[in-house]
Amino acid sequence: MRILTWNVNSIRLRLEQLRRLNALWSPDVLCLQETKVDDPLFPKEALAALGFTHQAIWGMKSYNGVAIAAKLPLTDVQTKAWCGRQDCRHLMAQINGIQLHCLYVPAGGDIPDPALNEKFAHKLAFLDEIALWFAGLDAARPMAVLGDFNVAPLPTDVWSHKQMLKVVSHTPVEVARLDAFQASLGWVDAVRHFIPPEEQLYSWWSYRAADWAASNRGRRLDHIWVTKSLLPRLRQALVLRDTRSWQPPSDHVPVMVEIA
DNA sequence: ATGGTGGATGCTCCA
Repeated sequence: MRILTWNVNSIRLRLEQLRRLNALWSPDVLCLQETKVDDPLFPKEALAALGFTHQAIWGMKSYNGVAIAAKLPLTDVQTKAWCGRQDCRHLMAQINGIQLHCLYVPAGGDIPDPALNEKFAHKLAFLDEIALWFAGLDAARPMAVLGDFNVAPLPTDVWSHKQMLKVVSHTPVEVARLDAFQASLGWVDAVRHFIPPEEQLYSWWSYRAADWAASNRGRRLDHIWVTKSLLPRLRQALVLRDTRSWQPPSDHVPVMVEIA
């Protein structure tokens, strides 16, 4: 089973790319973030035409929005609201015996100080809340949490560790929060399981570069973590970098794992 | 130190 996560930055603008992605890689499950559409306007038929007939969606107008679309039945669909906000960032569903968590962590604004920046405070509180909640789940259960975590934890997850230390997404305080979240249930980073942590690896490149590939100032913000019980069944992990050039591009690229 | 782009919306916010 191939499970793919992608921050699409508007699903309605990315339908042709999802078609192309499906033709090339045949994912069985799509976990999408930043769909940016209210549920009644979600393109259900377009995804169903690609074979993703089972859909769980939680969207809102203009901002955020998560969706799980699958070629296999989804059960036990639930949404989770964190920090007292119904802001469409966490959607869960059971598929093929695996519980999937599609997650969109707040970006956190520009100033990496919770006292000066309410968005950064929200991001830290969000990571604290989900870590506490996941710590209460059964770690023996086959689960995956995947999505745009908006944190690049490793020095090799950013183009310049030194220059990024004071930039939101790579500050030590965020990385510590993400590490605590990962420790909450002993999550295994399925992508770094295959691609060594010594290797530079990105899943996002800013729109604000004349040539994203030439400057290559990327960050690895999108992640797939699995519980230890799934580790023996992991077959491969891929970051579909080329899609960053597909027109019109999202600023994120899809990340995919295969589970036997 | 600065501004650079893109998406949805509607005279601005968010990434």
